[in-house]
Amino acid sequence: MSSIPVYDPQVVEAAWQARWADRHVNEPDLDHPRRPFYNLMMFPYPSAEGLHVGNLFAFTGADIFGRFRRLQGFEVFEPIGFDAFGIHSENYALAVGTHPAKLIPRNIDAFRRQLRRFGGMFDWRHELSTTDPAYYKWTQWLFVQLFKHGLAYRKRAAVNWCPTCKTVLANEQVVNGYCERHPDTKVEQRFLEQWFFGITRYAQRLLDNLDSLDWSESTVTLQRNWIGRSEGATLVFETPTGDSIAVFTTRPDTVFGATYLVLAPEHPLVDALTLEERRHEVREYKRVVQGKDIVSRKVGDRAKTGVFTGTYARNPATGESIPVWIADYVLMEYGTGAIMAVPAHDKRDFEFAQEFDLPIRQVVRVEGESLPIVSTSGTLMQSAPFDGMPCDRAAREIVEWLERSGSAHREVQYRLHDWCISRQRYWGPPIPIIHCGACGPVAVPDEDLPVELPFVEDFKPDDSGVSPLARHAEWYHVPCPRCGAAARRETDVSDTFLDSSWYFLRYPSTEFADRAFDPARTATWLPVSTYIGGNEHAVLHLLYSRFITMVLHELGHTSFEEPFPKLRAHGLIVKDGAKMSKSRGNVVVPDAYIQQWGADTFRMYLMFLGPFQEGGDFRDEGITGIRRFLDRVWVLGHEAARAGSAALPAGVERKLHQTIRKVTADTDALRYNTAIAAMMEYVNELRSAECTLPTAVEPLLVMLAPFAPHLAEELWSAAGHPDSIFIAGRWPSYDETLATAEEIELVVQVNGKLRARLTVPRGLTEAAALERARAEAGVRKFIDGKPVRKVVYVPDRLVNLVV
RNA sequence: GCGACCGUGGCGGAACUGGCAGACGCGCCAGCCUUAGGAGCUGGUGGGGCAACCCGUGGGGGUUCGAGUCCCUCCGGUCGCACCA
Repeated sequence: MSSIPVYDPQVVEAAWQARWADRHVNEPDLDHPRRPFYNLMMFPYPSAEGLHVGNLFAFTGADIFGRFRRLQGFEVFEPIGFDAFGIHSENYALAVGTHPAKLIPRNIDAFRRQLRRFGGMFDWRHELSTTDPAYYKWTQWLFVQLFKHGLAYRKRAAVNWCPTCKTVLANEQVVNGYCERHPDTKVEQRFLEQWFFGITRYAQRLLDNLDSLDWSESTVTLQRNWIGRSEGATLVFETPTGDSIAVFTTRPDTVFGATYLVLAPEHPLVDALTLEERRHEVREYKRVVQGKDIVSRKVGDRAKTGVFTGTYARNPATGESIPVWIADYVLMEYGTGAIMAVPAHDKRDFEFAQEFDLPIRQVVRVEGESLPIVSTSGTLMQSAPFDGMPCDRAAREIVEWLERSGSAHREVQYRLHDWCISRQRYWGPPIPIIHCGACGPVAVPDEDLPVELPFVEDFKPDDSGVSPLARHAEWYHVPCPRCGAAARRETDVSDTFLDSSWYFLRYPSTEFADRAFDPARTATWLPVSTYIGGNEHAVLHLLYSRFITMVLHELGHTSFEEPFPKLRAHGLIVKDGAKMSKSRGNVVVPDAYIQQWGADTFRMYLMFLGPFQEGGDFRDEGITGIRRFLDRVWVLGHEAARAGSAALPAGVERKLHQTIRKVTADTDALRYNTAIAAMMEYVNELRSAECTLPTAVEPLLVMLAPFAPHLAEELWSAAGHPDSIFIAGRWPSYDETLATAEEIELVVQVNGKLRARLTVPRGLTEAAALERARAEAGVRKFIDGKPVRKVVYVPDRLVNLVV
């Protein structure tokens, strides 16, 4: 008997990767697919460190799903690209002293090599990078679309400023009030003109549509919380000077307990309301608050601070005059920037009132609870005509009552803010606006797009708070496109989240230079069939993509409103119980593992670590188990290639059909770990039955192909199939009756305790089962001499005798 | 503080609508083969007991003929939000 070749993954994998490329195996017909399936995974940010295990875990899981659909007869489009703009690349470039325009292509090359090596089914014809002018031309076009429809606007907003970095920081880059890169530098607050997208106008629609999406529940919850809808009322408090202070509250039922008002220090009425003798103190307080960065103001010490303005306002319910304070625990960006303080029924107001000795008046009674009572399950007291009324009803009636005097109306507020897309940095697509003294901000005409990011050798930000682009004089000064007068370019670049908010629209249309996305291609391939990615993008990326798609739909560019009808979040791969991160030094690089074990083994090992949607802890101890399994399949496959044909032994046939049933269901539900376990069980069965028949082995090869594509191809080819398994292979189907054993094991319990197991034919009647059970010695021992009070019979499962 | 999820052998993890707890794999033990093996093969492997049996899914309580699964409560962990009025 001729010997079976040694399994050398390096050779097999290189050969098949070359063949896939030569034969265009992974390139579907984009214009006339029979059954299109758009398999999308979140594109990576090409860091200098290369692809790590976490990326590969995500890509493998998504790739398995695409290959599975392919074997089920779909034409699968599985594109990949690079999210290569952004502050992360820029900071790294600054740190190593290399220009990002040189660094990024290098990183992308490395990523591309790694992505080919792991065996993803990528259609490389449609690769894209957000830094490519051919791509960001359309990112800018998108901005112009929003600008023209009033959805992009400018306003002054507070930002975090690091005096050492000389730049604006995102909130997540501020650690306890200090810069993440400079632990000794306190972050300051600056006010800058910024561009915003009006996403809040879509808050309700973004919230409502969540109900119709097939998404991981955890992701839906995160989005819902982020949008943060709350229902309440706006109440108006008049001041003696004739100013009205509007406050938003979710608890209008407690208005009789409102004993003072608090405005945010930045509130526009503060100066007007402050009495002369308080002016110095108020100004001083505002100055201190401004010195604090936004994050530490929200997160830092919770001791309440504030000052009295000297003014009193009239509580519209009681008619009483109550003092108006300012305090930084009230945020300008939420609601009206002012609150009515009800210390008896709000924890924060309670603390503040205690700190400054302000009156606390209880207006809600809840049995057995002491102040502050936050619960809404009580009834009113000390509230004139509403005493004794339950909170929810009182809330409605009080608003109606105050509405008659024009001092209240119902209101819905959202936590969601408008999307600030300005970055005062270099490495991003310039915002396509020209500022003209006469015309104001004017959009760059479409025919002049893209506004290319000029090469600026010294891209380091300075203290001015203005993007380095402003230093490039010939780029900066341009004539106004409308009136021709001397004008200047907008120097802010846009947020990376804008780059990634539409990349899935671009993929099928990358070859078209004259349109962002081709209408026919888009109609054929979108919305995305399945989107798989990490929950770290549960909020921003996914919300922004939904918003952009919604706007494009409204402007008539797409027929659909939601880009990702089906989304699955994968889990996180951790190392030693901690998230992998450079600072911890526990990042696992996959290359060495792939070198040693092969991509197929590594792919399967990652998937076998735990449930795909939950992630797992990376240890390399178990990898030999997967390799042993693939070695056995390798031998089986070669043996099958030379075996004759015969009927399958009954046991093997049943196990085969059971395995197909389980692997199909599990793979479809992304339960890859149990799908792999089922295939292992099947191989164990084949080996103990010494069965190497092609009819037993070939279905296994097809089921294994999504997981270990190279090995499956090699064995499929060894079996004499000239075409790729992904072209010629068909996902096996199973026969329910063959998968069902005709004999089953019936469990006999006495008082719920296992006492015997019987092998009986399927579908036994209760009477027959009972008779068999009673005859069993191990059962009789426990029931003899006692009357059987009750019998529970679950057909084909168990019989339980209660004595 | 609020919200979501989770807690099962030495380890990673299985267990459909409540119905044989521990699938599959790692590790470990024994045996075979070998000059040798960190290779391969066979068998075993939750704990206690010679055994019949008993005990076991973070702790306590409950519902049920029957609970890893449902309910209450406490403890521990992960993630998200975090003074959002």
